[in-house]
Amino acid sequence: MQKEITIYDIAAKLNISAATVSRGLKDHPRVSKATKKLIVKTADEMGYRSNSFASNLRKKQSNVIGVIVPRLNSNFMADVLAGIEKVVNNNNYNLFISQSLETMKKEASNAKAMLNNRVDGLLVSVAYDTTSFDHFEPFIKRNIPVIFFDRVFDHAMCPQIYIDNYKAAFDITNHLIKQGCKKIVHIGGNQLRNVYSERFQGYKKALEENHIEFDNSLVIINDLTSEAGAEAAGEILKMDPLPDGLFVANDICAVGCMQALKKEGINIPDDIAVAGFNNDPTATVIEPPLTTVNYKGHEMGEAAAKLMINYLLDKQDLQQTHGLILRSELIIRESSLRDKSKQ
Amino acid sequence: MQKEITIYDIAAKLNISAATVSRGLKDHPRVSKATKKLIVKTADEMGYRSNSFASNLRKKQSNVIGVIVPRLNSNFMADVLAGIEKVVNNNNYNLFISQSLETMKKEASNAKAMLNNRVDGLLVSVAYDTTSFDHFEPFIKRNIPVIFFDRVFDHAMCPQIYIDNYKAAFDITNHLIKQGCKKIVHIGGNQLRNVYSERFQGYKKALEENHIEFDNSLVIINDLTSEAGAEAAGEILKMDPLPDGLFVANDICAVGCMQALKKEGINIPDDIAVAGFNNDPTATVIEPPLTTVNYKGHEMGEAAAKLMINYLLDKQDLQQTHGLILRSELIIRESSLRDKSKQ
DNA sequence: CTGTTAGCGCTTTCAG
DNA sequence: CTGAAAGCGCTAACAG
Repeated sequence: MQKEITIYDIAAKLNISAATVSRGLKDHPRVSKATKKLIVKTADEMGYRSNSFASNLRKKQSNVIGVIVPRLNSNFMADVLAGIEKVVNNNNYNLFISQSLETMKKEASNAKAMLNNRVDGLLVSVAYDTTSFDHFEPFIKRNIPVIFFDRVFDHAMCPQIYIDNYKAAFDITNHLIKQGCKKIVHIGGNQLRNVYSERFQGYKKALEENHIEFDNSLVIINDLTSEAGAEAAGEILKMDPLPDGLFVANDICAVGCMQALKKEGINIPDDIAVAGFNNDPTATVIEPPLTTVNYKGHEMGEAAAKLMINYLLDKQDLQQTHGLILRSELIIRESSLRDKSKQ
Repeated sequence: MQKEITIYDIAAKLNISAATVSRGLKDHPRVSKATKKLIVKTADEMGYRSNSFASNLRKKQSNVIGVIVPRLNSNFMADVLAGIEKVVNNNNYNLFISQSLETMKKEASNAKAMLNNRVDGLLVSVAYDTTSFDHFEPFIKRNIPVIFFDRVFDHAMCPQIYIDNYKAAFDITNHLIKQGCKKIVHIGGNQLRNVYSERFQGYKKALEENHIEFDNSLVIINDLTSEAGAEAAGEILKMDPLPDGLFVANDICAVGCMQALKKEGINIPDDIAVAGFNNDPTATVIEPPLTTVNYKGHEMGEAAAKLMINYLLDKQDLQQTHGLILRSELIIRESSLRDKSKQ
């Protein structure tokens, strides 16, 4: 196990000062080309690697960005993380990643760890049950930027990046209505979270605009898993008369529900037209393919990371971009396409 | 922006030494219960947070584990990462995560960043085109453990965690043969990677044991994406006579291929029986559901992280667990189940 | 353009 | 059980 080389070792060998080595290594303007080159060369030869702790300790910044997400293993989040990683890595920052597993408790403990590790900034998509901002307060106090994405939290100091869930849900519900649906069930998630409450509100608004009375007994709130979708199918089948439309707040749940409905002999879209949200890979595999809302996680991750990096580098004012709304698009597939002549 | 509190501030307030505060904060045995309690209390009141840089600098260890994977946004990898995160987080370590995007070049640059950031250990699943160990050599020199998982690299000092791809592929091919398949196509990935070469070898072995002559023109090597699967379907359809079995090295590609085959009127499983690998979520959504090999990424991630943590904590000898082979299981679904009376 | 110096905040001997 | 003191490796004034 070789001894670690420090700038002092390099300095000694070259008969110059450690300060010059430090400067030479980071391309400081006031070091002669020649010595700079020499320094880099010998550093390389000696197998030097900079000690980021010492540097961070001195500079009081870590070059690390922390990320807290509900879960790592969702298709959407993985996409987001890939986008974040790309941007962060290209800017010579590092990524601390942790998952809250959908509980505020773990989210808070993760935030604390991030704080202790002196992350330069924090990117967060909040857990299912997060109701308080307390665990982020220490960041604000210390002027460490906190940016929310997708599942956002309202706070004056924290920019948010998301899509227009309200409009997307409005459009998709409207589409179902235009296809002739008159009794549309909505399966949604925890209404604490913007993404789910806005999708619900968009659904309601579309009904209203089309003069369809909102009926709360057509709304099912669950955790949007595939299993929950199958269960919801049971409830739907008990409704009398049967609904003719279904808007689910995510594709995973929509697919689970469709499979269960199909098993019971329901024809999609003729008996019930179905739409989901997210454009999950399964949406194109299920039969019939699922109408959904496409919004790219990769893009959202990149946008969030870029905003963070720009702030960190240029100290660009975060307030200016308080809300960044990304584009989403309605993708119409067969699961909601009815032959209107049959109506 | 408040000033950061240090142990000196606490010490001053309590009229004790910083050394005692340091000890008290980490539950050192030789500090009286009373002062310990007092220290923790005032630290809390003053809003103290430990500076991990200073601590790391002094202790020469970071409490950070690095992870390099080909991509973050694959269902399997996301699962693995979730498993790793859980174990690492529970042990008060932090996670640096980066992706090689399937190139050795980026893998090497990521490894270097990990090295500079003094990770205590490195978990790696190698890129598509990794042929050299050079970028990991500095870790070995410094006695920093490197553990490979899933896509492993052979090196005396590096434990490996994987499943028995050879046997799984053998079993699945054997199953196809038992279903009456006589002409079985194999779609595989880069043969540089153990996971794909072993699946290929298992396939060959099963043919051999069943006295079916291996035919290289039935082997298609691609990048195992869904699109590649669709393309492969084109090649398959040109074969004359048509094959009656298909074993694909992952589900994503298998599903893409199935969709294309179905579009051309091929009946699965009666015309061609199909099997995949991974038990991807889409495997149960495609129709007919896909026969595949199940192996849980979460479990693999946990196993890899546990091995790492155990080594780091107990300095348990890594050599002892050079190869950790996890369980996988064949899941037979309709895509490969033939009505034998028809044969 | 280069050197001197001090200090970031913590841990850990060693001494009491 | 507690304190004094040194030092981890680097950077940034400041001074030449």
